Amino acid sequence: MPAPATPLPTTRERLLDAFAAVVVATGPRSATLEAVAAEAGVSKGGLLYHFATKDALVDALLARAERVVTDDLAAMRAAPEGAAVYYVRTSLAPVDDPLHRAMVAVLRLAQDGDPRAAAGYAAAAESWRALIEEQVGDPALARTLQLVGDGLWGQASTGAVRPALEADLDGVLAVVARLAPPRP
Amino acid sequence: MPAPATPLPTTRERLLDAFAAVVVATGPRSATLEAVAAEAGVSKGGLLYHFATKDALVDALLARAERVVTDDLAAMRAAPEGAAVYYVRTSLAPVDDPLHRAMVAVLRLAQDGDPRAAAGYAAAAESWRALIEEQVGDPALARTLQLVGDGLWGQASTGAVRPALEADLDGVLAVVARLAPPRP
DNA sequence: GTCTATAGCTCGATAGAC
DNA sequence: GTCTATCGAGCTATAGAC
Repeated sequence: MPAPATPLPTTRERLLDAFAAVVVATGPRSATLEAVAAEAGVSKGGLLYHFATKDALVDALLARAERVVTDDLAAMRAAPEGAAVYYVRTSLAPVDDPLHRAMVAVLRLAQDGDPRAAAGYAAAAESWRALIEEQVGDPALARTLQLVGDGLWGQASTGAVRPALEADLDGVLAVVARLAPPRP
Repeated sequence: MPAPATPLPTTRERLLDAFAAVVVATGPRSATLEAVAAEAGVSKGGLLYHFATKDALVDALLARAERVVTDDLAAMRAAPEGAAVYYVRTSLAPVDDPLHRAMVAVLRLAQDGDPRAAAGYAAAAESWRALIEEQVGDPALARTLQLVGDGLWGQASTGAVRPALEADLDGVLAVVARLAPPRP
């Protein structure tokens, strides 16, 4: 009785996907219960059966994002290009998979003022910073390189400047790589 | 009949100050007409006499921010430390004066998804980028340095990490100064 | 020029049918 | 487990007194 390679997503998981997708696409403000339910293809009542309150929806997203961050840290640590280049490069990566979207959605909620999201994001940011510092040695340089990635993310999220950033990405990565050479 | 050094701010100007202050302090979401009116010490009806719609309030803020950006570009061009260091340093500066607040408020509105704010901010960002590139020569390095400032702003706006950033600011500025030496 | 009162809308959440 | 119907709160905007 072999398990399927990709188990059918439960409605609960689809609702979480939809919540993250709407937050990332149109901002936390537009992520109403009705919009999320519509994105997932259910009614508002159907959503509220799985998540009794909107806070419950946020909590579940935070939990999912925490798992994603753990995985991302492992990938960052193992990246041959080095943690700094990995961090900057992935900061502009398209958010096409639901897991990555969860992480990005948390950041948007944090920017919108949600205190739990802000705390969760701050903890993740500190983990990323510590890993970059571990590889580049100098704390100030590590912080600076992390800020390049953070800037990339923040600017891209406004939308209007994303094309220009994508055009400059290779050049920026070259500057970052010069400052934080890949490990031998 | 000499003009006073600091003319008494009109109610209209005070309302604009209040709008920017509330947006910066608690986010665009909390900047309701009532909150803005209370901050300015008038009633909602009083506000709506000066700004018939909320969009009119946003438009006036955008116009004010545009003037502030022009002034900032002049200061940035004249800064002895160089445009890049100036840009990064002022990205974390406390927003204690009403004019600077207007600029920051527009950025928050842009992040919140307001298309006019996003367009206005994109134009300003391009002006800043061009000026940094003019001084450092290399476009990729210019973009990278600008992103350090952008990251600083974005991270500080989430609140939770601001103290850590302030502690690292001098180190970050040293890294930036090394990459973009002050002009002779 | 500033106020109160309220209309009209949207949101989150509840109740109850199926 | 999912639906429709509806309530109460909070928001923008209007109407009209002062």
